[in-house]
Amino acid sequence: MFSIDARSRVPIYEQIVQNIISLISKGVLAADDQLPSVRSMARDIGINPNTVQKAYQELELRGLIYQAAGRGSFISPGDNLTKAVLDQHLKAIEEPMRAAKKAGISKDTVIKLTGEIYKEEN
Amino acid sequence: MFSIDARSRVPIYEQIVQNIISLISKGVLAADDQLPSVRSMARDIGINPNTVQKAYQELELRGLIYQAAGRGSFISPGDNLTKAVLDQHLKAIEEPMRAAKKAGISKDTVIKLTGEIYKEEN
DNA sequence: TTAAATGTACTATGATAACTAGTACACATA
DNA sequence: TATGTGTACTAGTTATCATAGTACATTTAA
Repeated sequence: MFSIDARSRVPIYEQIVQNIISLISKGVLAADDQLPSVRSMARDIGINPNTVQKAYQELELRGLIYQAAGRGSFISPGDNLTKAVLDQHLKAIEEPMRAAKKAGISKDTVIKLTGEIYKEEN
Repeated sequence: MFSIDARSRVPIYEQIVQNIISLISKGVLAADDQLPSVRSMARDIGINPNTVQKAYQELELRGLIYQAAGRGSFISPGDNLTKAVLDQHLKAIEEPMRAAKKAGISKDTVIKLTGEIYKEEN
């Protein structure tokens, strides 16, 4: 389903959260789609079920999925998704941008970079 | 000299490294400038000298400073550093920004975020 | 020459977060 | 009824970071 870097400073459960959000924003996962069970995903990735559960709990807390005992976990309908996805992306940009600012890189340089990226063909 | 966030996920010693790099790339610290001693910086920040030493060792490993027992720690000469640092930061921003673009986030939104970050006090 | 400040190098300990391990129970569905 | 699911614990392990303390060689200035 996706890849995990066990040696990253980012905790595994958070990587799972990121990956699920990514799949949602790419349209791979849509409303009411069923996620892998806690146990099966843990088996797939080769980690403990509790870690997956922690990721799912985090996603439920953010309103991105809902869970039902005995049935499974599913993508939430509604537009909390889009907002969360937006936040997710902006947050991902924030950190390196703050670091760049701190390193003395000018605002203009960053904006120029933004322009170049948004000029690219897809 | 600079500020440390003890509650950050980023280790203190690495924050020190980042801050020193930042001061170098801003031109505050130039070649052969002397850094605060391990002990004095530890006293200033309110942390253990060993933590500062670890940061200095890391900086020496990267060739950014040199140390001399009995004399102190100094910024290395040579500007192979600054350009590499700049590239590294821009590269770190590129990836999440492309992801954001792909997710449909507008250029204006990104530029607005940039403006907000560059408006913040340090 | 001596004292103070510096870097360097250890060992030991504590603290915290992340993860693992195991168990148990309620619910839903085929 | 059996299986798979979420949920909820407790306990233990591991890794990383930070602290604490000590010791020693070198440099510099008093």
